[in-house]
Amino acid sequence: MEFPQARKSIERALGAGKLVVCVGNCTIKYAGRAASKISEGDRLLVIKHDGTFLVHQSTGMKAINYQGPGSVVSVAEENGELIVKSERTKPMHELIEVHFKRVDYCDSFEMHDDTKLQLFGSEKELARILMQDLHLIEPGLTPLKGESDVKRGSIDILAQDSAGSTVAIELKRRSAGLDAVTQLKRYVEQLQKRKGRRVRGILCAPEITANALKMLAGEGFEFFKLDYEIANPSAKIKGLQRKQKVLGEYGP
Amino acid sequence: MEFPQARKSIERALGAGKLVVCVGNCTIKYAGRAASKISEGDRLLVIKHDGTFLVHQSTGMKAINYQGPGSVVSVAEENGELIVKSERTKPMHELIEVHFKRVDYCDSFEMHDDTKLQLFGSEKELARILMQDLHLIEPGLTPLKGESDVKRGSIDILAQDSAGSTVAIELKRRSAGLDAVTQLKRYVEQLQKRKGRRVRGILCAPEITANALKMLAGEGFEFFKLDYEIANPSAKIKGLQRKQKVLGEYGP
DNA sequence: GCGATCAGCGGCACG
DNA sequence: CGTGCCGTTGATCGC
Repeated sequence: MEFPQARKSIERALGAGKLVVCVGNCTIKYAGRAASKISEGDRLLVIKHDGTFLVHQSTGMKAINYQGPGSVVSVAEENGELIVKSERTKPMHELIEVHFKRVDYCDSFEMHDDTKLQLFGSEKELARILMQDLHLIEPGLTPLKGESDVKRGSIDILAQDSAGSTVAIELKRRSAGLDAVTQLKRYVEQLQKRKGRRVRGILCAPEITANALKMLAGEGFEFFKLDYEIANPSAKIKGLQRKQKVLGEYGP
Repeated sequence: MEFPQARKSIERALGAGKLVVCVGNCTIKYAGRAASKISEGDRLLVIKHDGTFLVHQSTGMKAINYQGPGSVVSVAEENGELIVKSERTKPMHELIEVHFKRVDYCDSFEMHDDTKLQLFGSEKELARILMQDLHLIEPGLTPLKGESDVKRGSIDILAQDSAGSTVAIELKRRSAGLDAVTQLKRYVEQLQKRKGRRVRGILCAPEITANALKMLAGEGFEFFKLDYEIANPSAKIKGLQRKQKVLGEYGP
């Protein structure tokens, strides 16, 4: 495909708010929060009317170069190359330059779409359900507040047990690692400082790594294995089972 | 574009290892680690020969539905729809179904590209440079080890000060938040348990949030503002300045 | 707007 | 393979 034609196609499309799709051989330079370059190869360029700018290689899931909504796109012909630039200033000045040596395909499309994805099984959804089902953890455990902000972050679920003790619950929709335990620890420490007495920490997740479980036990926290299913169009908690922990069973 | 033609185009492309680009009106269902659905709208579908499967709306940076390399793609015509499926089993069974009511464009491309992106300014690169420049933090601070694994994670840089004390350094390439301080705290606690004596914790980042700085000070750690630039084709540390901290200056 | 956290996170490196 | 953690993380929601 000839450069002038491709150039006009892109310019017209940008003005008309259309989606641009372009395939060809190019080199790319990027400078901004980081910097990158890549030598010649065939790639796919997608430009959306909101300024989204994506360059994909022939393999791999993520774009090798990208710019979020809000970037300003321009096209030029120079030294026998078709140069497409994307510039933004939002987090800082960032520039991508795609230098096409050859364009195999370039066209644009009107895209009508006023819908939004409905997602089920998010952590927030699980938390909302779990709030109603705290008795699955233990009888007498009652919810106080969901998504409760403390000075050092926000606790997923705040509850109270039958003895009147405060309980901080950290929920994960997938396997919990060290970071989850560390997070819980931060909240519990903060709450204890505020309340002046012992606060229980409970981690709910479908799995937990061995290392995280050791740390959890060392901190005196509890783990509950969360069994859930995503029954469209919502999620459902199938079970909540205490993972037995014996003090001193796990190494330091 | 007619469905049979689009279907053949996709099937042939998949067999030939080409990149498929398809634009049209569709609904999408997804079920796997989570679940989602979306009603009719115009979208862009990209299928790579490695099984990567991406569906984009006309705005926004991220694909609304996706599958990483390794998914198995199939096409069918059914009830007046062109149905493209992507199935995988890797983390678990996951299925995307794209139901096209209309196809505006569908073609495939041979993509030759044996190059890899060269990225500059990563944290790892900064760490390597900083290791040589620990004197910028304080005279007599000497590197012991980079990326040092302890039982509860891995420390970016392990060092020793002129008094012989162990120093754990956590490095961030962008503004540090509570999570960075929490991470550092975990490492320091682990080291202290192992060494049996006080270990210093230092956080190096271009910025730190006010809240994180409070927590840092409360833990007795130190913050150094990291000033760097990415001078292609490498990064360079321009300065490293102690952020003054006075005990008790920050609230709990 | 910043700030904290989630994400179907993905990707990488190391044990 | 799991585990930990970075990412030009992006996206969201609360303050």
